[in-house]
Formats: sequence, structure tokens, C-alpha cells
Amino acid sequence: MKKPLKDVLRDACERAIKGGELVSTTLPPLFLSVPKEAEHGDLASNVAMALARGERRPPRAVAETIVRHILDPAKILAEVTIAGPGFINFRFAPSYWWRCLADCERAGETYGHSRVGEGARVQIEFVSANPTGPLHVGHARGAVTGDAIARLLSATGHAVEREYYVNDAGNQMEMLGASTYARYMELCGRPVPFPDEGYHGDYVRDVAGAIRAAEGDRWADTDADAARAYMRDRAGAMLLDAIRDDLTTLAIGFDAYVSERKLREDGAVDATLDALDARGVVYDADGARWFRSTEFGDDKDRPLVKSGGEFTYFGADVAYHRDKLARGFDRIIDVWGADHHGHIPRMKAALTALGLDAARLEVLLVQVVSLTRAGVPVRMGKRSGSFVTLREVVEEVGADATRFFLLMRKSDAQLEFDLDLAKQRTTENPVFYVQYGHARVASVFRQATAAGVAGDAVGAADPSRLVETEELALIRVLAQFPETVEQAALEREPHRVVFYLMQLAGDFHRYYNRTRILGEDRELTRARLLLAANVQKVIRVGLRLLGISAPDTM
RNA sequence: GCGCCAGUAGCUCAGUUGGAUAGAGCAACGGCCUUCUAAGCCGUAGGUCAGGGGUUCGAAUCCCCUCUGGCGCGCCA
Repeated sequence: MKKPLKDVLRDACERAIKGGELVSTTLPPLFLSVPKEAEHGDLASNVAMALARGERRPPRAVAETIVRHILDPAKILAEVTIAGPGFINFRFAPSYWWRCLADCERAGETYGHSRVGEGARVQIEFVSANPTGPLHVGHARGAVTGDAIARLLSATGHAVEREYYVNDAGNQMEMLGASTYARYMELCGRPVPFPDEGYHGDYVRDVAGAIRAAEGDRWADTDADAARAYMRDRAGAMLLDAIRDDLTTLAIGFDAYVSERKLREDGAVDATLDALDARGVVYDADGARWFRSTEFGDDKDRPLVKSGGEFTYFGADVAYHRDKLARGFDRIIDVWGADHHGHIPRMKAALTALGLDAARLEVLLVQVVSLTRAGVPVRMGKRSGSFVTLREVVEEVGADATRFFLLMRKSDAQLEFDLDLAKQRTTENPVFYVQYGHARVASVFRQATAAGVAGDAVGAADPSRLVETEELALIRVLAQFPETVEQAALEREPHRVVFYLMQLAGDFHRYYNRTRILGEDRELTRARLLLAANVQKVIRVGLRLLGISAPDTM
């Protein structure tokens, strides 16, 4: 919607400069905004105010000069006015909106998609939870956010790969093995002490039970270390499978699962350590090996190898990120829990130290989710093992509502998720409100078909029959969809799409309530069906970008 | 103590390079179904944008200080 007008405006400014009526030689970035007040038109520019200082003239006078040079070869404008402190307000001609509707119709299910990404290879890594237990709600937010951003990036012409980094090595896994072993032995009637920092969740017992069901008591008589190692691997594999299943219920999949253990076994971690060492940023102290990250802006040096000889999590993670960049992505995006924000400087420092371009790594922080039930907080605590799992939430409120609610807020802001609200099938629940908009149009079309109207190639209807203010306003909202998608993708902010859909659904419900779509006038009916069909389509495409279904009946 | 993020209507939150009279949903109050799904719509009310200073034609937005909340500052991951 903005682009054609931006061209007209730029053209006018340049002509004014060429004619010597503006002394500025460069233009500020042309920025068109949608005014809050309808009387201010469809789009407004503040360019005159931005230029006024350099011109040494009042903004309104600068605006007059620019307006005088506006040509409108395509006849898209109905009105151009100067208002307030120096805004130039534009109002589009109805014919422009009719053209927008036709464009929308023609674009089909790819309306809103674009090529701004120019085929850039982007990798997005998300979830990456340790396979030591089921996913909880916090993981779910990262999962849904990463997935939605991946969908947005694909729709805007990026070549996207989704990756899950499996932390299947290290201390936590050993703890899982020991915990599972202890539960297993318990079930065999030969209890051993439960590890101090072990995993207390009931799922460990379930996993141990499943192993025992498949293999009997034979591990009870095996060497304890060997048994623990076996339990670690079996439990890890089973829990990773469970995680995949959980993600599948949320319509989330990955192109690759990369194993930390494999990375270690392949020598990638050693090689990375050597590479850092070769650059002279590694030193030994207190029996450990340290990375001199303070030289690269971190506030502390960080250990890469523990005094026991094991790599730290950080050490392995540096190797993983080096590997990702080596795979040739133009950009790698990490979705992290906000409690990891302190890790960004050290990771960037390590990449810089390795001679890599740290700017290619982008870290998105996802803040915590607090669950409530009718306003009452649901207690969560991982340590106690009583956290609320992703599965429980999805089973209670459904995948669509889970995704919608987790995407309603900017990802770096804390989010309150009211389970009672999410499962309500009433007007208060925004996800049903939006989906209902889609279903409602489907219902109108069922009626239209019964009346023998829908068969008349609605796509070929004449948009110029749509003359009501509300109809043109609705088309305007449709016309804003492509730039909403683009912005959401480039800013990595899926919540913009959520808000857009709530607005579109609201505008449509309002229109529906006042205006009868199926009427006596056949041509008008067809034009309104065209409009309704495109509203429905944009809701559908928008929901698809969020990974949410668009039902025809509710 | 240092660092990061936040503080906008009773509640949950939007607010696009700094722009016009700060918005939405819910909750509250009052209306609308013989007509395409009332799972909807219309109206009313609701504000010291945490507080104070600064920058400028203009600040919720940028800078500084204070207060409040969350998180981080492990040879845990």
C-alpha cells in the first residue's frame, strides 16, 4: 500500500530539488504512516517537517512546495492536503482500492509473500532443550516463536533451515543416567541411593519402567557404571522422541537435529579449542583452560575446559556456532531463554576471536511465561519436578490456542498465559474471535452456494461495486497485510501478525453485522463475496504463518 | 555492587526512522437476534505513559538521575 505512494512522493521531492525550489540535496528517509484519525486520510508523510530545518522555512511552506510538484500518473490519489504542523496527508481514490482488491485476489494463497529476503540463507536454531525431561511451557514459547519466525522468513523469500541442537553430552546427561538407573534399581527391588542433583520427575520412573519392561532386570546385575551409561543413552533417546512428539502436536518440525556428542566425537570441539589457542586467546589457570573473552568486550574470562578435563558447555557451544557459520549461512539466529542473555557477549567474543563475523549471529531472547488460571498463578518450579508441561497445556487448551497465546506478545516481554481464557469458546478468547471470522465467511459461501450465487466465478466480480466507506476501509486493511508480514519477518516479531489478524477479524465482524452480503443485486453480491473471500483468505494465510488452523466451521 | 530487560486505563498488553486529540481486548455499565453463525455487533465510562530533569518546532518513544519488578554476573547447562 505504501510503495506506490512513496514513489510518487519521492518523485515530487526530487523534482522540487531539481527545479531549485528546495535547497536540500539529500532526502530524509521517506516514511509514510497510517494516521490515527480517519479525517487525516490514508497515509501521512512528515517529510516536510524533516526538511524544514535545512530549508530554513516553516514546515508547512516546505510541504506546499512538495505538494505542488506531485504528479500522479497512475491516478491513485483522491486528495492531498497539508495539515497540522506540516504533515502531507494523502487519501487514495476508490479506484486504487479496487485495484488493491484485485491484486489481492490475483495473488491467491501467496498474498503477503514477498522476495525481500532475496534468497538469503538463514538458519534458525530453537528449542534445543536437553533431552533430560519433557518440554515445559517456557520451551513451548521458544518453540512456537522460532517456528513462526521461520515461517515468516520463508514467506519473505529467505532460504530457511530449522535446527535443534541436542545437548546429549555432559553433566546433565550423566545425571539423567544416574537418575534413571536409581529408579530402575528401585523397580527391581534393589534400591541404590538417588543422586543428589538427580531428576526427580515422575517421567524418570516411567522411562525406567519402560526399559525394565523391554529388558527385564538384567541391568541390575551389570556393572553400575556401564548400566548408568546405558540408561543415559536409552533415556536420552526416549526423551528426545517424546520431545519430538510434543513438538509435532504443535505443528513444529526441524530440518536437522545436531548432536553435541557427535560434535565432540568428530573432534570439532578440540579443533575449535586449537583454533582459539592458535590465536593466542587461551591460557591455563587453576587447572582449567580459559578463553580471554575480556579482550573482546566480555566482562570476565570464560572457561572452555574444566580442571577435570571435560569441556564446559560454553566450550562445546563455541564449536557448535563455529560449525554453523562454516556451513555457509548468511545469518544464524538463536532463540534463547532470556535467562541466557549474559551468554551473548561471550559467544560473540568467541566468534570474533576465531576471526568470524559475529554480526552474522543474531540472538533472540524469549522471556518467561507465567501461567494463570482465571487470574490465579499456577505454581511452576523445575526443581520440584512439578512444572507444567507443554503436553498438559496443549491437551487442556489445544494447539491453536497454545500457539496463538504464546505469540500474542513481543518475545522479549514477559507473557501471562491464562489457561481458562485460552480454552474458552467465547468472544473473550482472541484466537476464537479470529478463527470465527474465517468460519463466518465459509458459512456465507455455503449460503451463497445454496442460493446459486457462489458459482458465478466470484474472482471475476467487479470490485467497483464496493463503494461503502467500510468496504474501502476493509480493503485498506487487506492492503496492509504484505507490509505487516514483511515487518514481522524483518523485525522477528510474529506478534505483529497476531495483532493484525485481531484487527482484520474485528473490522470484518463489524462489517458483517451492518451489511448484508447476500442480497437482491447480483453484481453487488458478487463484489461483496469477492471482498469476503479475500478477508477470509488473508485470515487463513496469516494464521498459517503463525502455524494456526483456519476452520470452515466452528 | 555491576550488567540486561521491563514499568502505558481496574487487568492483560499494542503503540512502526521522535509526529497530529496515547489505542485494543478483557473486566464495569447500557443497548441490539422473525433476516448470511449473537462464538457477533453498537454505545458509555476509564490515563500524572513509574517519578524528576534534559535534548527540540514536537517525547510514551532519545539522553541522565531516582524508585519498583524480573533476570544474569558458576570449572551448571
